[in-house]
Amino acid sequence: MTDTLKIVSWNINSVRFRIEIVEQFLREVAPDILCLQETKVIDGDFPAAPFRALGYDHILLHGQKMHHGVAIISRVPLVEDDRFDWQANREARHIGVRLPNGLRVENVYVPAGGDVPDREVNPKFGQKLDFVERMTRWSEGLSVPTLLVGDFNIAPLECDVWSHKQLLDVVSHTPIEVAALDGLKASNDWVDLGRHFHPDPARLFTWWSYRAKDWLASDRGRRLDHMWATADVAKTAIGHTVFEGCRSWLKPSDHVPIMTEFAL
Amino acid sequence: MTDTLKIVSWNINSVRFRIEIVEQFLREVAPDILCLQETKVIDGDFPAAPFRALGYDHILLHGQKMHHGVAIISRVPLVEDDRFDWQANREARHIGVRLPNGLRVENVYVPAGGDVPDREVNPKFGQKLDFVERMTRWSEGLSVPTLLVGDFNIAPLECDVWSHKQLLDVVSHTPIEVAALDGLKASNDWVDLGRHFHPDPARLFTWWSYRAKDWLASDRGRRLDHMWATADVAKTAIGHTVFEGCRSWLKPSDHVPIMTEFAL
DNA sequence: GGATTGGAGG
DNA sequence: CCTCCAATCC
Repeated sequence: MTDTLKIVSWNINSVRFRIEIVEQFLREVAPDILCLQETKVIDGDFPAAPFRALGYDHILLHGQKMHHGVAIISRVPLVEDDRFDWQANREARHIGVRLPNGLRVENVYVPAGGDVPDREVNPKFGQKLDFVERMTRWSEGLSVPTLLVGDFNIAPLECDVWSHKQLLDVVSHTPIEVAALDGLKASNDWVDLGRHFHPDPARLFTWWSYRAKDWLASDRGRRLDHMWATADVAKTAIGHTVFEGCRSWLKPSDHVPIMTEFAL
Repeated sequence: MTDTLKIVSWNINSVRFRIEIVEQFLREVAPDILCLQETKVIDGDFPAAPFRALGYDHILLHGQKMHHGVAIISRVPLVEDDRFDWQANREARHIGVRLPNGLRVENVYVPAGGDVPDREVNPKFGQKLDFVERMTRWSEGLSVPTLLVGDFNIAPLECDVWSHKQLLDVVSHTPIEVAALDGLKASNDWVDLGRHFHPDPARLFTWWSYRAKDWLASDRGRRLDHMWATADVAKTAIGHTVFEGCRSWLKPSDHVPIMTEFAL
């Protein structure tokens, strides 16, 4: 029996409102580390008790009131943690930790970018591109084994969306966003673990809008959530899972959890 | 076996939010007529279907958006209905019907009156007193058998509140409100059916604040809901019930239903 | 304490 | 569609 390390990323869209499905997921899947985005809660109000009750004693938070907010919850010890504020705007969009074996896990919530894909008329779109650019500058300088996970809010490939043509002008799949994400990816030769295990042209989605009347039947999904590894780390990855079923749970998030398993 | 008529009054604090307990109550108690206050819904959005499903085919509404709103729901036919606007301010605080036997049922939601019992500093308190005065002018001219029910938002007697002394300066039990209500009562020799069947000094409450940590243990109730009858109608009343138990139901209103049963 | 709306943000 | 908040009222 070989030991493995299971790391999950999940945009939970309010950890307080959805604490029951988080508990259910942890009971069923039992990952070692859970990276959450959009916790939407200040650190003092984070519902830590249910995690501790399930054996997740290491809880690191970077929350804020109302919006954004990220967290790393672990049942293995964590020896160092950081919170970056790349845009120096105090938005809680990053938390990073180092594991005892030296692996860094960086958990990021990239800005959604508003509705109109135009930097001039929609400042939020500009902020999103700027965020990815600043991440790129950071990534270029990295020299340690790293796993970069989170809600990147960009679906880069044609097979990452339900209709490439119909989404070309929809924020999350526009060429300018994809180019920015490609730049980030190239800046440290990141390995896209989702596609490493489910190569193009396989359909692979992690998000389905709440607005669809029947999200399952229409299946208008997008792959907005990602796990990227530096080459050394990618070599130890042995599998990658997208838990589509969670989109059907009671009071679901619009994102589903994704997981990579690593050999130790 | 003698036929009777059961009439209920209940401030429901949002009929949409509490439709389940209304259905439960109708199934358990099966009154003939239900008078609701604080329905908090425009007529077009009133949830009529659940009432029809239980045999209540006669649904008369005077609702408005967000606040106030009254309704009379009946499984016996209703031959006439009115909506008074005593203060000509378009607040939905009254609906009245006539039964085939000639009895009029008038359902009223008296303004709460704000926090400070002073006409000068708190206009809502003035509006409340004005409302009762205008009802009094209307009541003086009445000459038909009538049952007047609703949330009067005044607890007149010492035994209508958990502490007469501590509530003397609290809106709902101040001497000026009690005097106004006494004036209304005298204006047509109304019989207070609650006290007719549960005379002073018996404890009789119909409302307990949501704010108490343990409303049942502290029992800081008030009798804000009333059923008043003209003398001829009062003679046919055979019982009066306050359903305190409803305050413990799931998602309760802060008011409980009260019922009078009449011989036919 | 509990309900309603309206707006922001997704 | 769904969440959170701020304001308003009871």
